[in-house]
Amino acid sequence: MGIVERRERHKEDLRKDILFAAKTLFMEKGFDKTSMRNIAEMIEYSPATIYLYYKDKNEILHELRRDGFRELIEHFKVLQAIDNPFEKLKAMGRSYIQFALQKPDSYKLIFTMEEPLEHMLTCGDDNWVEGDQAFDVLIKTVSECQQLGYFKGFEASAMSLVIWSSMHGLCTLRTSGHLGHVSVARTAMPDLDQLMTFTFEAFVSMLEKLKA
Amino acid sequence: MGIVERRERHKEDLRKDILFAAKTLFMEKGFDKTSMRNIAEMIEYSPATIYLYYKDKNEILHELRRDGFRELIEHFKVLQAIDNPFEKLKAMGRSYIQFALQKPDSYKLIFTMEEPLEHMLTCGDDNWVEGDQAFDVLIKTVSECQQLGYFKGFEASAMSLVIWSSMHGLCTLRTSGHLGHVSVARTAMPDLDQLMTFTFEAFVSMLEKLKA
DNA sequence: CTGTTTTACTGAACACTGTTCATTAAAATT
DNA sequence: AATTTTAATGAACAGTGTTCAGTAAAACAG
Repeated sequence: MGIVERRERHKEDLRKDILFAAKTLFMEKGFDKTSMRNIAEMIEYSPATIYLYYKDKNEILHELRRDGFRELIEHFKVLQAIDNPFEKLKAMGRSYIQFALQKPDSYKLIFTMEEPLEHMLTCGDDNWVEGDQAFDVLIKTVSECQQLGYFKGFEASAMSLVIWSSMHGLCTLRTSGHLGHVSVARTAMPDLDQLMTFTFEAFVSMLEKLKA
Repeated sequence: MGIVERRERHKEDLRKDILFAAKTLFMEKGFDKTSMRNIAEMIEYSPATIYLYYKDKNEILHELRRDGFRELIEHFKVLQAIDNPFEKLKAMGRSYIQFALQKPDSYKLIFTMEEPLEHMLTCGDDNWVEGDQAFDVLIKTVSECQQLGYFKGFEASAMSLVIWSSMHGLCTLRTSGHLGHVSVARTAMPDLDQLMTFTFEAFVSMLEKLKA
């Protein structure tokens, strides 16, 4: 009978409503300044109801992180089509930065927020299986670049870490506001996105010069 | 008369006691999970007393950030003695990483925590005057390297940003735990500090190969 | 249609939070 | 000795995450 199905559907909807409301408020006011009562008010349910769908506030955050990570994986899918390894590497960097700029909240959730990271480590989450796979793709691409003559004499994993660090550093400096500060104070480039592209391209030129 | 002086001294001591207790607890349990009552209990005063010395909880955090920043500036002082620009540049990187590893809490306070960053931006803090000066030193050192034949054809500010990003990225990946994760999963280097040094040296080799 | 069970939900409470303010006790000054 | 200044606090307020007994309503059984 369809009744139980309809109810099941309704429950799933509510779960998603909670998630959506939470995400909206987290992004707007920050995680700590968003209360369960705020979320409850937005979905027009009692605060206690939320606990029928999520264990606690952290579980909501954790679920949002999972979603964000899925977005990132999805964002990277198009890269598979690129054959030339160095082109692929460049595209990976651009794509990474683009994601951090387009969805800074998801980026923060995945890479910098403390709470979800702790959850991940303590709960022995399977989430980073995918993260590791993404890093594997990076190592593999670097290796392929090496077969084309790039990065001779470098260890692929070290090179990969340098690349990831650079991209991640650039993105976090951006989202934290430090880039903006230095930008107005010390460079002739007021537009931050432009400055990031500019910096990224300088990094790419560096890599290009490392060809045998 | 010495009485008023003694009292003044006592007040300063108490201010520092509060700061010390706060720092200890913040590092131990995190900012959000440390309450004013916790701090009060540690210094054996009433919670209300703290408000005679600090406007609110954020002001304590902000003061700690200032201290941390001073530590960092102090940490960089020894670099002035180095004459060779490229040696200086390398030492700067090493020093930066060393600071992040030795005082991860101060590093977080300065570069990644949201609250103090906001305070900085809204209050138009003079703190980053020093930050900008530090970045200026980086740009200047890069320029001097260029006169020695390094980084030909690169803009000094772009190069500086690449370098800062790489160092910052490496440090944040480390303190956030991501490096640890990738480390055990994908590299043959279980010791994180070793992995960081290894990655740093790969980056330095990159820079070295950029000599004309 | 009636009685029973299951389900979805909530009001009220608990122990906490940051912060304020009238009040108090002590010290310094007159 | 009386008065003023100062330092410290207890109690309160409005808020927090979370729990749990209790309540309507929906689903089911006879």
